[in-house]
Amino acid sequence: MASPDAVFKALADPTRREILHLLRDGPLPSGEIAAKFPSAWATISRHLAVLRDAELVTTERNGSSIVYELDTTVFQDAVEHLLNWVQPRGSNAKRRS
Amino acid sequence: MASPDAVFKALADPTRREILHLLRDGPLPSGEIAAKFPSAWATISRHLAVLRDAELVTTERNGSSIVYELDTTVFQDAVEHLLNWVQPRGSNAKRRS
DNA sequence: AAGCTACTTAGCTTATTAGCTAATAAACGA
DNA sequence: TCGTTTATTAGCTAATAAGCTAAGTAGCTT
Repeated sequence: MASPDAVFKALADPTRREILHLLRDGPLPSGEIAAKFPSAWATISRHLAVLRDAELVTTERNGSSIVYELDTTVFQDAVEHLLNWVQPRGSNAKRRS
Repeated sequence: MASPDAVFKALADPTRREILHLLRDGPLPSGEIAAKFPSAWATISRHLAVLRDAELVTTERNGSSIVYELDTTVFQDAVEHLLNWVQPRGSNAKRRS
């Protein structure tokens, strides 16, 4: 499994969060993702590699293009794990409005 | 409200996650927190400042010491916001086992 | 006020990372 | 196989951040 470190570091960058947001409508090839951002293609490609290392996306080759797909299972696991990790114990819980 | 950027950057560091974990049992003064880690007190103090900027903890002066308390409301809001932000739409949802 | 305790801020060094351009790799059509 | 499209990797620079020690601030005690 991807380390929490990798997951949260991946999420710490706004461009990478935008990429995940973009992918919620379905898988996209690297080029189409890069086209949506002002940064150079190579820069986006490396962001995608970070997301893949964190297992937030999966890749699949489709002919000459490589398709990136959101993987929310790992994502949700990481978040749930963290929620439990820091959840107050005893009488420290703050009331949520 | 704290920016998502600040929140996820704060969570990206393992030491800071450990601090949050430590605080789940209740508020602690800076010195007691620092004592639990191998790093210098000044280093922990700055980690605490990052957590405070991200509004993951609140502070309160108590005599000569400054007490840090976990604030899970902001934390949960950020996580929920992100979950919605990247949640797949349409038929892209992967089945969770 | 002088000194002590508790903590933060400043200033520095080192490591990591985002951005770029250029070079490389892999698939495909002529 | 040669060129084109699609995408990644390499190599560089600049910015960010973590670590340290030392200096500064704030409250308490006497």
